Amino acid sequence: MELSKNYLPATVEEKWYQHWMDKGYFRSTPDNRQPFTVVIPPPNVTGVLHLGHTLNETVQDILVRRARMSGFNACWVPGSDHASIATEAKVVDMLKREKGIEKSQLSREEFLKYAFEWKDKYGGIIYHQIKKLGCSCDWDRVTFTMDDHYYKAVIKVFVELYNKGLIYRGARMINWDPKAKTALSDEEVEYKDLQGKLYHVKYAITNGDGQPTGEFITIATQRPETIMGDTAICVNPEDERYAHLKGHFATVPLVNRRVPIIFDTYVDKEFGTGALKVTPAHDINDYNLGLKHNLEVVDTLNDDGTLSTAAVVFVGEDRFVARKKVIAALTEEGLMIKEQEYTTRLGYSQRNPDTVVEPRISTQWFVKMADMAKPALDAVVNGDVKIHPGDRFLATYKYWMENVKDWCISRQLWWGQQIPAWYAPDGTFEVAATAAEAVAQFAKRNVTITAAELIQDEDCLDTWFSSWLWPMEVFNGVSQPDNADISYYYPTSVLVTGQDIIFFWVARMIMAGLEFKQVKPFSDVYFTGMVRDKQGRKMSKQLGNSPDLLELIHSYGADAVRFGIMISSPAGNDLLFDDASCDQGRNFNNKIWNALKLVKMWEARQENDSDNIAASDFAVNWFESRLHEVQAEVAALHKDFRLSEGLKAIYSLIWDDFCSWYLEWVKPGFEQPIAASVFNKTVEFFEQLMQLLHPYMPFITEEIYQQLKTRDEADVLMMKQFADTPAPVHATLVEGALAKEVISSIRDARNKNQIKPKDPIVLHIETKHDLAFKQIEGMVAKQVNAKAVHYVQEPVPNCINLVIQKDKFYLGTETELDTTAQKEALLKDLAYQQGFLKSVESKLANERFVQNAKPEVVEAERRKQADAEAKIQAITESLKSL
RNA sequence: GGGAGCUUAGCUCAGCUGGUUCAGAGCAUCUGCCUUACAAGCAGAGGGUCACUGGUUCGAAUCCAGUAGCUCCCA
Repeated sequence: MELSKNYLPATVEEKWYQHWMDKGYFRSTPDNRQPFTVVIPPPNVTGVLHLGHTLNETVQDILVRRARMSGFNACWVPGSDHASIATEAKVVDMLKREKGIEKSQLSREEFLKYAFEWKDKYGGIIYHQIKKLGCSCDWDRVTFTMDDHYYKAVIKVFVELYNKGLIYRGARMINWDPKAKTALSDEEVEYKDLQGKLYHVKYAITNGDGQPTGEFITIATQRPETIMGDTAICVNPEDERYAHLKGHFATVPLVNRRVPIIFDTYVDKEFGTGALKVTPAHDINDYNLGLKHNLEVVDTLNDDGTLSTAAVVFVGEDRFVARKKVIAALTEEGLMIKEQEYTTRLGYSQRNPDTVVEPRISTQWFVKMADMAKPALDAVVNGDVKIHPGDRFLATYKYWMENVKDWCISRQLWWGQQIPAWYAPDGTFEVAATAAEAVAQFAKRNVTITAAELIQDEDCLDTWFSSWLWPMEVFNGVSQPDNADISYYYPTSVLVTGQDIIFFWVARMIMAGLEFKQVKPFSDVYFTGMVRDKQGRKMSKQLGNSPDLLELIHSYGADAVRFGIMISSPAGNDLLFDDASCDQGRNFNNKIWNALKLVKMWEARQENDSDNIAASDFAVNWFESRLHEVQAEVAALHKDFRLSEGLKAIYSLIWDDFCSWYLEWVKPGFEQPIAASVFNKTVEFFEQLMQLLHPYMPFITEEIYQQLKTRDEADVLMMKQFADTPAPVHATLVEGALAKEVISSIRDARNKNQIKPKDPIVLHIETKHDLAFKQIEGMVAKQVNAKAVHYVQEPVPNCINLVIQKDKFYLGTETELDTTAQKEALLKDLAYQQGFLKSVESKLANERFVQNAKPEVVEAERRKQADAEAKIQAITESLKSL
């Protein structure tokens, strides 16, 4: 079959992915091999794959494929999470836009029906992209966090934790997203620095009898719109300016509420005016002050961020509109003293990045974290769960675990697991998986009630409250503990994820694993960096710097994209993505493809081994050793999760050692035959190279593997097991390196002396190691275009003189030579060597060095000295002959 | 404000517990080549006071301290 000029990825990728799927190679069932389990960090069901995912999935596929080829029963479980806030927002949006339906018109059941329809329609996009990328997931195991069994598992865990006293319900200050109209956990708030204003407002003072004293107290606030919720003014008890106000009251402007002046060291005398307005409903610190001083709580905001009737004025206005109106009103009443520029920090909702989060007191469900954090911290500290790279993230993990706060898990949404708390009309409740069980529990405490009378909690659970069960429940390990799959696959092997979700997910998964299964969820965690553009900016929709994955695959091929993303992504470091690295990947594909074409040309030109294959013998032996060397190197790198460096090593092995050196060394002359033994070895090497590269670039490697030989249908590269790697022969590697150096140096000398590539030279070698050169002289001659090679004992006149290591070379040529340039080069080298020798000699002359340094180090210095002396002698002799 | 990390060639990064000729790789650049596998290529080359200042040591890119700049996390 005619091979195309360049590698064409599209059809090849389609063909092999289909084939692998058809044959069920991605599928895993428990057997007597050791499992290698990976669960995908579930991407958001609403999403498309961005480059961050692409890096992530590629890393996982590399690990999984390599494990599958190394004797493991590899199982990679794909899936997605239901992303309650994001998905619910999209569904609400869609309903309004496409059907003109408001969420408020729908019942919970009707809404969920639409949501599931939406998920069925769009939820598959991300899987399609993962497939295009070549990922070897077990598609029979796709899991979704709202699957029936998963739903049950989440409910089960909730009930269990509640019964253990680890979940409680209570009114606390929480983070409120006024757009999504739901509570958020602390982790879902992102803080941004902003330039804000501090407003100085004066409040009239009244005495204990309610009579105005004519005095005013000035407070400084960033949020004048919350004034209507003020229930005290607080000053520092040490502050002499305000000491006389003890027992006095202040009048809150606009609403004329009489509030006490309280004294607490919490207030910083230096900040603002030293007087703080206290709004317990809308600030966490004020809330705590309120608790301490028994203050009234006036909640002046509605759930959508507009002012509530409790605000009295500007009711129904958005909080930011209200701010302007309050400022205007205060100014009009002459109570606004001044405005001051002020740098502040505001919390934004992670899922609605334009929405400022509102601190709000609200009754929510919480998980007590302290008890669960302890073992999860220990597991990482004592190395049971290893974090890669290194311990860079260990400190962050420790800090969070040691300062962990309770987790707010209720969300005022429908898209998620509904909280299994059942309320009786009197407001008391029981937590149980079903209404029937709740009825039974009520009965136990002598309350007679029917299921119909019970009302289930309206709220649903945080998505992360389902995701934290992921490594277990993808194998039904919570809903059906001790089933065959969970027993075999759990704990999983390695979790690959972004460092940004260390708290959201990694830490909580470890807690969940230890809490519900008493076993860690995974042995290793590999953190990938963040993907940025080549200028180092985050990928974002606004900047439009986030390339579309399918377009990238379309123009470069999946292998090239995988290459591009892996070649520049050292573990844990941010990856500055540049299309140019995909170019490099595509070029690499072509290089491999062309090597195939070359080897295929030889296939029909084999002859029985002649005796004229000495040069090829050396090349074959050398490459074999080199291959073994890199195979071992790659294995070691993989053990440390240094995948990018592994790819670099393979890239260089294929491009430089195999294509540039080996293939050129064994390449027969134009239309000449090749020894059958050499051909067969070459094919074997090529196969092993493809096997080594396969986890990184699965498609082209499979294609080449199949092209190299006619094979049985069952003989596919993706399932081919790695053989043990023999140790490389060190001496052969050294000889190969010498051959490369000799060839490069002679080529360089030719270049510098402007000898045309087509003009042959005569090569004279003056060496004490004739034998070492005899075995490579044929290939050297070919590579430097020498028509003859002679061994000499003394300088040859009118030649280009070269010193390589300790041997001298004389290049005979018809071209006119410029001896001054040669002399310069030799003199430069001589100066360097003399300087070097001097430093070595002074080291050896230093008694303290000889005494203190390890003997082998001293020995090495002696060797350096001898080598340098020999080299200097060779150069000196060469110079004399010029 | 607290903590962690980083700073090596034009760019992105290797360089393990100090000692092989240790200052490296890829990309980019420059020079010469359309040599029948590959110009998306081949053959070469040039690039660096290892952020700065001190210290430890026979010996420091590597260990320690300080300074500057950058990044991330937390409040």
